[in-house]
Amino acid sequence: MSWIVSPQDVDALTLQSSYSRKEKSLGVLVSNFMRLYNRDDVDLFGIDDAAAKLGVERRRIYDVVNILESIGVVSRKGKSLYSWNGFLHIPRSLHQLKEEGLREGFGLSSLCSNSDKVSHDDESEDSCSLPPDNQHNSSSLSKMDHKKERSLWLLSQNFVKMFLCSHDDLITLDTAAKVLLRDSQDSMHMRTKVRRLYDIANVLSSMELIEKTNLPGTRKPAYKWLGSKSLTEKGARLFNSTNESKKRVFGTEITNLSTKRNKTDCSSNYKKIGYKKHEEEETKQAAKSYVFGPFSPTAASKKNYNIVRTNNSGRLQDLEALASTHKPQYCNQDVTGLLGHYTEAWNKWFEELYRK
DNA sequence: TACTCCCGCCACTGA
DNA sequence: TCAGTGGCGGGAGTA
Repeated sequence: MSWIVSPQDVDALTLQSSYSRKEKSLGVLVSNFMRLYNRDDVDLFGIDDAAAKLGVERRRIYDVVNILESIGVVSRKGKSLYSWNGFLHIPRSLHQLKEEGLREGFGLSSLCSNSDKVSHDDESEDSCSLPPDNQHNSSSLSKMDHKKERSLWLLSQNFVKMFLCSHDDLITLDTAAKVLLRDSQDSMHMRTKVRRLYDIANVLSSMELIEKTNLPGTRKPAYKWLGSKSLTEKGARLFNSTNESKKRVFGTEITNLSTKRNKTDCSSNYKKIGYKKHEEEETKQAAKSYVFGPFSPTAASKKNYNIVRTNNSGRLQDLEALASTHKPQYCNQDVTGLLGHYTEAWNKWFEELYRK
């Protein structure tokens, strides 16, 4: 699916006032969130600011920042205040999560992936790997501990740990929920956990850390880990190709299904050349190359701009002319405001680059 | 019909 | 007391 507004869509969007669930998905929200804050000049941001600029309720921003915080992209600084760390922190966070996951026993078994093929309520719970949610005696936990245990932040971290530490290529949400609910196979708890995992999976998919696919030979949806290497690969594709049409933009279906799972590469590389040095190289490369959708953040776009300009010098004028011609009017004032914000940022970006 | 996941209620926390 | 936070599940949209 693609919710990037093209000129052809403008008229349709103007006329179309009906509700569309997809336009409000957490994945789209995260994508917009990235475009808004993944910039050099952004250090801190507020919940209210994000909610207003993105035209969503605060509640949804909490969902997003909780998941982003779990992989180190943002960190909480105070009431309604977060710092933007950016993608430089993702490799480090993933490394830490993997180490934690191995310590906590995420890699002990195959995450019950076979249970998707044969799933029964009376299935032996011992066949699953250690569920971090329920490592402690529940009676010894305070209410606060219980709440933290069930937080989206922790759930997201544990979900990522499963990918980083298990030997399974594919993980279904059912499997993940079962592992995280080892001591409770109650169907209602399962449903709730799966709902949350859908939220997390949407965010991680939007960031292309994971990819939605199917279990082999079935239509059962499952998720495949792409990891930080996908950031680098994406950058390599971008710099090695001057053909813009080959770039995948957010929202389009992934066609490159041969992408190798890289979690083992990640750890082995750390061992080979030393984590610190590798981390710096990887983070630099990832930061230089990562691009989100059509509204590229300035940090990642400076090099891209040169490529585009060299090969398509006339294209910039075309785009600017197109932008000034098409000014969509939306029924929703929030959308209009958000679009105005993007337009302003886009214009400033071009002005600055032209000056340079 | 099963899957997906938005939406907002409401409990909890801390100032 | 109240604003901030976020777990939770109903139920609507989608495939």
